[in-house]
Amino acid sequence: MSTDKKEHIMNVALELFAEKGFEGSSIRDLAARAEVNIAMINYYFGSKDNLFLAMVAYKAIIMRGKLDEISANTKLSEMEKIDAIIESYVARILSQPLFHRILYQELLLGDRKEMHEKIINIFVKNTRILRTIIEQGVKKKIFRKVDPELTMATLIGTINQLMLSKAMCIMLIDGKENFDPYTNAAFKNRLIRHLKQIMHSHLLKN
Amino acid sequence: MSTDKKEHIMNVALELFAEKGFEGSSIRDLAARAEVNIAMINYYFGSKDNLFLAMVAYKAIIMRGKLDEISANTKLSEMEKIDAIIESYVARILSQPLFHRILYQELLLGDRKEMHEKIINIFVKNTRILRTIIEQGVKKKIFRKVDPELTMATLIGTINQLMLSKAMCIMLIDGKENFDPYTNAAFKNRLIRHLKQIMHSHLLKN
DNA sequence: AAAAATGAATTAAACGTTTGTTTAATTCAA
DNA sequence: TTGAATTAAACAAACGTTTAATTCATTTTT
Repeated sequence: MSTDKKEHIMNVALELFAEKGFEGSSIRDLAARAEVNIAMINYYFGSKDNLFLAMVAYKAIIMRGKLDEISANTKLSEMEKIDAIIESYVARILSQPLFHRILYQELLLGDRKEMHEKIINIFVKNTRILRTIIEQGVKKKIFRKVDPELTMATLIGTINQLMLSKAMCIMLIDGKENFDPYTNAAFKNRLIRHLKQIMHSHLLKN
Repeated sequence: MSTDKKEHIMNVALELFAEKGFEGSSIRDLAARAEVNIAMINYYFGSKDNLFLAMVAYKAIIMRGKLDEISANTKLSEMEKIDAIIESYVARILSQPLFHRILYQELLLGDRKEMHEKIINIFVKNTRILRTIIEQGVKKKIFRKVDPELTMATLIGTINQLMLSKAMCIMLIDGKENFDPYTNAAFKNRLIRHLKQIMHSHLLKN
């Protein structure tokens, strides 16, 4: 069985694409890094485009969160649900910085509409669930009358802003150059604390 | 004088790079769109890389904001300064969506460290000013004890989240497909209102 | 003022690489 | 012995860049 080798190639492709982008990466460079023959990539995946699609599909599974469970949990208040989503979402993205980087590289390109829509759909489900929770909270008058869509943009955008560039993130939080915020537990907790704090003061009435 | 033609090429390059990325754009495609001979690009700029650097330098001038003026205005309270920054920043980014897209494409690439640092520096100054205002507000006990760095990430990240992809933005705010949020005045005001609201509830004590 | 000269602007064509992909031969395991 | 896995080599196409010739506008000289 060669599924090990296929997965190996996809993992190396993830690293390479995250670093140099899809267009900036060559099959030859990929083959060299993965220590396989150039022809093996087309043998396994058919084309460079197909490799990309296969890799995204392969990695997207890991990205699936447990937002449904949180949303369906009737024991939780709307605010508790959002707190749980914050924790889940931050943990998930911080655990897959390379994949996250690739998704957003693709989002920033107007090209390749097929892949573009595919990636948007990965987010659609999450945002729908989150919006429903916010709207319910507003309807129950637990939350203030906020802008649900832009509140989601704030929640997701804050995390993304820090994931855009490690150098940018380090500069922003005044870390040392060798400091890696994405694997640092203290930074993760700091981010969760901030997001909870800002969402509480934004959503909850006094 | 041929500075008109140089500017024309840089403007077409802005559009092309924003759509297909730097690596995804070819000199031939650019020349065809700009309706100039292929050799003219190397004649004027020396290389594709130099064209990119020249275009960024050329467009970066427009992006310079008036954050200094706002920061130095002693008549404004810290909260009023942040309100003014929100208005200025939103207007500036919404007026240059293509350039903004290119900057973030580059930030997402680990490659080309030279350009990477150049772009980070465009943001550094802005964030320093913003952080100083937040820290002053906290020190004066007008603001709560917030996380200044992550508060900046929230402010900038919210806007960026909406600028990532027009399709994504439209989907998020439930607009029609032909709706253009980046030129819509109502959307601009909606964004400003949301940012002010979230920053007020986050920063101000009750 | 006409002619000649100068240098920048512009062109089509070609350059050498690199690209993704394919071929055909060989190795390997079942 | 069969078919999948692997290889080195070659493929055509596209890439950024350069060349050498030509056009054009301006200046200098007569």
